[in-house]
Amino acid sequence: MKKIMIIEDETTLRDELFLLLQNAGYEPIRVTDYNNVSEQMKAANVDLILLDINLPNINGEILLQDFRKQSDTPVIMLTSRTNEIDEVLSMSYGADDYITKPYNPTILLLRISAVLKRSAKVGATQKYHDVEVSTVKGSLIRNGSEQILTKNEMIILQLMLDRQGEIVTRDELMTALWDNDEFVNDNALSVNISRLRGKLAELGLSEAIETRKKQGYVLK
Amino acid sequence: MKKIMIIEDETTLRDELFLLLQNAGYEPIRVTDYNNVSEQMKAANVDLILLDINLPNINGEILLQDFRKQSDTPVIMLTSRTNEIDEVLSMSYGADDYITKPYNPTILLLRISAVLKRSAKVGATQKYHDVEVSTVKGSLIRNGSEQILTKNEMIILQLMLDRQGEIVTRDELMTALWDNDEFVNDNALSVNISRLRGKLAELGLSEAIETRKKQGYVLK
DNA sequence: ATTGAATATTACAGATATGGCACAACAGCC
DNA sequence: GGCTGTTGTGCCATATCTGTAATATTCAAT
Repeated sequence: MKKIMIIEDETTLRDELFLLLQNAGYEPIRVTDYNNVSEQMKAANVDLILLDINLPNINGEILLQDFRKQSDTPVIMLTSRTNEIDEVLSMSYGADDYITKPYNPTILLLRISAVLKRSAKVGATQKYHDVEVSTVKGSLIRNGSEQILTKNEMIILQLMLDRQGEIVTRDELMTALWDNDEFVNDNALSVNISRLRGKLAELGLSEAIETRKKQGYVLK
Repeated sequence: MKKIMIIEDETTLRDELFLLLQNAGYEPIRVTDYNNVSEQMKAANVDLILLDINLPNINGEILLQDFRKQSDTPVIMLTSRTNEIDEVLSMSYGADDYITKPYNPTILLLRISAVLKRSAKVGATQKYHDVEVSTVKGSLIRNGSEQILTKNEMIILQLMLDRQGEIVTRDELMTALWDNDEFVNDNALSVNISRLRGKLAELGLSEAIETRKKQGYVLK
């Protein structure tokens, strides 16, 4: 189920949106504390963010611009009809779409699904909890810090992500990494795992890969 | 002056659009014969097409889908508010944007200019942060200093700009640069990259192209 | 608790992918 | 024809990746 974060200070609207999204089968999350919006955006593990451009004491565009440095999570800006020029500006600050108030519920839902589809198509960057895994960029991002992965590390991570929580055997990893005819020391895998773990640890995910002796590894 | 083709059967609307675009400094072209719309779209040398989704006896989406196989000319779909579901569909058929009737003239113009800007890539000068890239002149400008790029350097830069931050493989670059039958030393690419890097460095962008061994290059 | 196999870790080294330079071929232009 | 600029080649330098080997650590079964 797709999680959508709502950042909107008008309570009536916010609750309206919440219900609308909930009925449409999404999992909406309301933000109520506007003092650390930026932190909440970065920390949240959501699939899409609805961001009001006019928040108390906060400039939505700056917020967005800042956020974009750390995440590719799609953002739809909510703008008031009065200053339509915002729309174009928002787009150049990295918004994926914008919607003017008052919202037409149908349109809103259509756009949300369009943006989600588009960002899924890019598919290259997946989000798992608060970690962004980008195959296209070949990197891992978590609260601002980035780790570049090598080819082997990416292969391992990719396989384990596809089967999150499940046991992946060493054999499976080895066949994913090397052709049958390549003669590789059995320990090579351990080394590669170790290197990946090192980079995960740099992001504060030191316990992410768990080893199950005689069975394989589990990614959490 | 940008040419915009209007494909809309409601005469009132069509003429309204014509005037609006003309006043905004575009060169609008009205299509009046709806029997061979497809041919006209393909034949016309325009910068953008406004395409009504509901034409007599023609399915605008199929039309678009077909057109996309032959051209990258941006298309903005015009949809009637009643069947809004069309909007999402159009996007997946390759539309660059969509606008619901009745149009808000300001919005319409903003979207047109946004789409044109996006597609301006081919031929005009694009801006990326503080760097100006002129495809026509084949040059790069940053705070006053200018670097002339050769054809190959431009091809490389263009491809990498389209996929900023993403890994572009050597293979992709090679196919962009040379025909399959041309036999080029594998090192030729390295040399061209190196030359481009040299010119970027002259503009103070020495670290712009990052190499990811065994994977490709990333432009930052 | 002990033990031994499985896995981790580290430093090292080799492979190899890529970089850079000089030169030559070639094309366009006056 | 000579000049200029572009581009590919060959050769060697270099840096990154990645496997190896030696060593340490873990863990489950005894």
